[in-house]
Amino acid sequence: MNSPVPRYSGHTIPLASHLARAGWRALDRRVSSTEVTHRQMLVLTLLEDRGPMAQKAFREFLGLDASNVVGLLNELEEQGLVVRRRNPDDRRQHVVERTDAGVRALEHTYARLAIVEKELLGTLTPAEQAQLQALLSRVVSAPAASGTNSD
Amino acid sequence: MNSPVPRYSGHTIPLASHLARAGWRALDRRVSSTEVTHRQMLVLTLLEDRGPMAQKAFREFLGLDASNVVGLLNELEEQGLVVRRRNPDDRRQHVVERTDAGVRALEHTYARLAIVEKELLGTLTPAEQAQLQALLSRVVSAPAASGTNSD
DNA sequence: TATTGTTATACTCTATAACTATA
DNA sequence: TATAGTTATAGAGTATAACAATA
Repeated sequence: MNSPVPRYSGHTIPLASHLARAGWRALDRRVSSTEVTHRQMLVLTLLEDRGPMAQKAFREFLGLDASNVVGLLNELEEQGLVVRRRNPDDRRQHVVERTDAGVRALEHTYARLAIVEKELLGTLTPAEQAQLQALLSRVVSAPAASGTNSD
Repeated sequence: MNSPVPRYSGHTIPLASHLARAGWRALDRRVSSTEVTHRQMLVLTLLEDRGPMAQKAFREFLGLDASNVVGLLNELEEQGLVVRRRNPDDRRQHVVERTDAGVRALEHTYARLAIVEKELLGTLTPAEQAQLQALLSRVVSAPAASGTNSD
C-alpha cells in the first residue's frame, strides 16, 4: 500500500506520539521473552545514564507514578537485572543499581532498538536523523519537558 | 530544580516517547470535561485531514486495534461529535463523519494543544520547531511508520 | 469464503489513596 | 509533621478471539 497517512494538522506532539507508538510496537514485537519490555528499558537506561539512584528519581525523570516504579523495579529485581539496597545515610531510600545481567540485557535491547530505528527513520538521511535526535534531545532536556508531574 | 534528565543513550524512539507522554499529560490536564481526550482528538484529526472514511481506515492510519476504534467512535458518537452511517455501496462499512460540534471540539482542543506545545518546545527557536515538525512529519508519512500492524 | 464491524475478555499501563518505616 | 517507598485498587489503553451481517 502506498501509505496514506495522517498529517495531524501540523502539530508536533501527535507526530511524536505516532512515531513512539510505532517504535515501541516494533520493538516489543522483536524482543524475545528473555529480554526486557520497553518500559523496563527506560528504567535501565536511566540507570546507565545517571548511575545508581533512589526510586524517587525515576518518578521525576521518567514521569512515572511512584507506584508504577515499584512494580517495574520488582519485575527487574526478580529477573536479577537490578538490585535495591537501603541508603545507610537515609534508610527510607532504596538505592537502585544495575547488575551485570542488567547491563547486558540493556545492550541486547539496544541492538533491537537500533534495528527498529533504522527501519522507521530510514526515509531521513543520516544527517537528518542526527538532527532529529538532537532537537528531541534538547526539547526533552528542557525543564518543561522533564517528566515533572507538577506536584 | 535544574532539570537533570535522561539522555536515553542517544536513541530517538525513547526521546519521542518522552515528549509525547509529557505532551498528552499536559494536554489532558488542560482539557475540561466538555472537551475531548487526546485519543478522541486523534480520531477527529484524521477525519479533518482526510474527510469521511470507513472505520477500517482508523486502524490502518492510527495503529489502533479495530475493537478500540469501535469504543472511541462510540464515545464520540454519544457526545454528538461524529456520526456513523452505512455505506450504500458496501453495507458492511460504516462511513464516519464529523458533525459541526465535532469540528468545533477539535478546534477547541487544538487551541489547548498549541499552548502545550509552546511550553514544551519553547527551548527551540521557531525555525527549529518547524524543522522538528517537518522531520517528524516525514518519518511518520513514510510507509514503515504508518500504523500498519503487519497483518 | 472473506471482510467490516461488534462484543467479550484479558492483559498492560497509569493514577489515587491509604499505609509503613524512617526522618 | 514530612518524605521514600509500598500496597490495593480502579481506570485508561491495548490486543485477541469469537461472532453477526454483508459481500
